Amino acid sequence: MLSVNQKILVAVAWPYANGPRHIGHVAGFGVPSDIFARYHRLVGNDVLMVSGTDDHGTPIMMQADKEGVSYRELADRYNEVIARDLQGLGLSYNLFTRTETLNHTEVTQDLFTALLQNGGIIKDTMLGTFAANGKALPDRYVEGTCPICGFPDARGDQCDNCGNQLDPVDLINPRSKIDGLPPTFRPTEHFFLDLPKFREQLRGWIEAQMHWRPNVRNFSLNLVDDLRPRAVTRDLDWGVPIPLPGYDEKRIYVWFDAVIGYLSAAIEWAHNHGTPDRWQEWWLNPAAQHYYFMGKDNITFHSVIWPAMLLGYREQDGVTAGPHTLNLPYNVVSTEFLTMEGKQFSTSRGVVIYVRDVLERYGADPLRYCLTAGGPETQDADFTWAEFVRRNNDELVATWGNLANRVLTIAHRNFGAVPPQGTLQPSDQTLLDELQRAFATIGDLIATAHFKSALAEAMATAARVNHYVSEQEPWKLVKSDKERAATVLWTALQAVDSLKIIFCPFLPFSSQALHEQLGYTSVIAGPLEIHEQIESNGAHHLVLTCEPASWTGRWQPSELPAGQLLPAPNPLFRKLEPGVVQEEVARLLAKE
RNA sequence: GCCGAGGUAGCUCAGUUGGUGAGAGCGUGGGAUUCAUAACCCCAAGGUCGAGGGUUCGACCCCCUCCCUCGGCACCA
Repeated sequence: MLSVNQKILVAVAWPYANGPRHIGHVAGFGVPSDIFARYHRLVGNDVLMVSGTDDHGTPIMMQADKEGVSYRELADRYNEVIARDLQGLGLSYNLFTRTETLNHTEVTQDLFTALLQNGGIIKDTMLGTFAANGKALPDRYVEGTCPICGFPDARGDQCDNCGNQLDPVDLINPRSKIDGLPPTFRPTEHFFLDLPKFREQLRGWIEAQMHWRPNVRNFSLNLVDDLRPRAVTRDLDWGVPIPLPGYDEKRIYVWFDAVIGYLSAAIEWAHNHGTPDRWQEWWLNPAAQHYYFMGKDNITFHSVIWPAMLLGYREQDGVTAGPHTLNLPYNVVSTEFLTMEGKQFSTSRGVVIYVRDVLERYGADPLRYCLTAGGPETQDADFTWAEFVRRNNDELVATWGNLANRVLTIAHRNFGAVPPQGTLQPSDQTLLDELQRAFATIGDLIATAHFKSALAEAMATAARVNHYVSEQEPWKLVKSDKERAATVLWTALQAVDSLKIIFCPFLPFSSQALHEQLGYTSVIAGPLEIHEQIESNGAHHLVLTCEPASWTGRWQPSELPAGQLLPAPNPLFRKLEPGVVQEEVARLLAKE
């Protein structure tokens, strides 16, 4: 276990503000990062967890054009929708902000300028692809006939039929996927991140990261072998402006400014708290550890491109510590993909389950449980409603919910309060010892990003306590030997109280509910709040935040005091009818 | 096409550097029990570890070939 007060940055991938989040998104970047952050806070480490919506980029422009609203309007709308999705799921960001802020613009421009000054960014001319409306068109939004195999619906970047990589200008009869009109091609000047310049530095750095998941490390090393300069800017009117005269028609493109969000959000967080320099405790302190969470489609940006940008920024001061020596990632934790009833998620094809719909109908914890227990941690995973109902009923309700409920019910009915400890027998002590060990075991698993095994271990511990209760039969003891019954129930309640903390990173809402059923009045962890933030230029935006410094939960065995009054218990989780499966599957089919 | 991941009990998956009879959860069958959301607890059955070769005293784990599934292949994030 890590020592307390370790500074940990939990950097979570920024979702596009182009629609509500579906459960595949949060299975990848959301729930794992939150489990990690909540655990480290319970341990006593200083966690800064940041993210926000990515308000720029082609998908947002396309969606706005489709709806006939401005880009900003669309981003505003979905920034709020997404913030509420994440709040409802209990994702405990210290700051969830957005890229359309003055602060983010300034930080992005600062990095751009610095990289340009020391040669990390170079200027070059490329052949641009333009839609009929004059805007830059990404290669993948161009379709046409493949010049190699004749496939009529090849994309500008690659032919799905023969697999060859293409250039949009090579397509026969090219057309825009957006409006169907033929694009035009003309040379255009842009800024490029000079990735080859950082090749050897990156290679050496990545090779040293033996604690990364092997797939991330190997994948990244492969990328480093074939780095080319990458265009930082686009011929667009949506995005962070280029901080140089004469470039009003161009913007910094989304991939460049999105990763900078990890830094700008930390700066915004510090500013919002009236301690404008505190971001440095995470970003300029070499002892701070930075963990990045994302889906596997995003590895390259976090293990190669963003580190290259950070290295380039550092070069202003050489290798000595200074205001530009920003920390590199300590770990890049990527998850695989979640499919839905065997199919890729696809909003356009209706293969989608929105977070808010699940929250509304079933609550946050069952979803968090399912996405962790059956999540795409090391390989692609399939979400099915049958599996959701099964895990909810046969695992969450039957093992953990039932344990809490049966222990609380017997204790409440017979004592009305936490009974006195009495004399512990070996069986009681053994159970308490096991709980104590569980904190260490499960804590280590979470700290090393093994969330699936950690949760399985927690459930196994709950099963162990169920075993103890069945074996001791306190419902009989209350009639035959009340003193022994008191000791057994005291022990079981300590175990349940400890499990409450162990489950808290995974299932924060039910842990809080249980906390109250155990007679406490404090808050373990929460609340998460959305409020408006006003910037120096008068602009305002919504932020999702929380104040973990005031949270009372601690990653340690129960100290539940005897005599504490126990209110009448309520089940922590609700059993779902089997009909839910059919109902939900029917909903999906209706969308397709 | 290139690169990569994966094919292990009915289902979902674990299986460090090759070594006593291959595991878990759920489901199934049986038992016990009734505090608990017919939940909990105990026991059991179930697999020639995708196919075929090879290396080895010995391979699910190493090498080769083949079959099947999936992802990436950069200006999409």
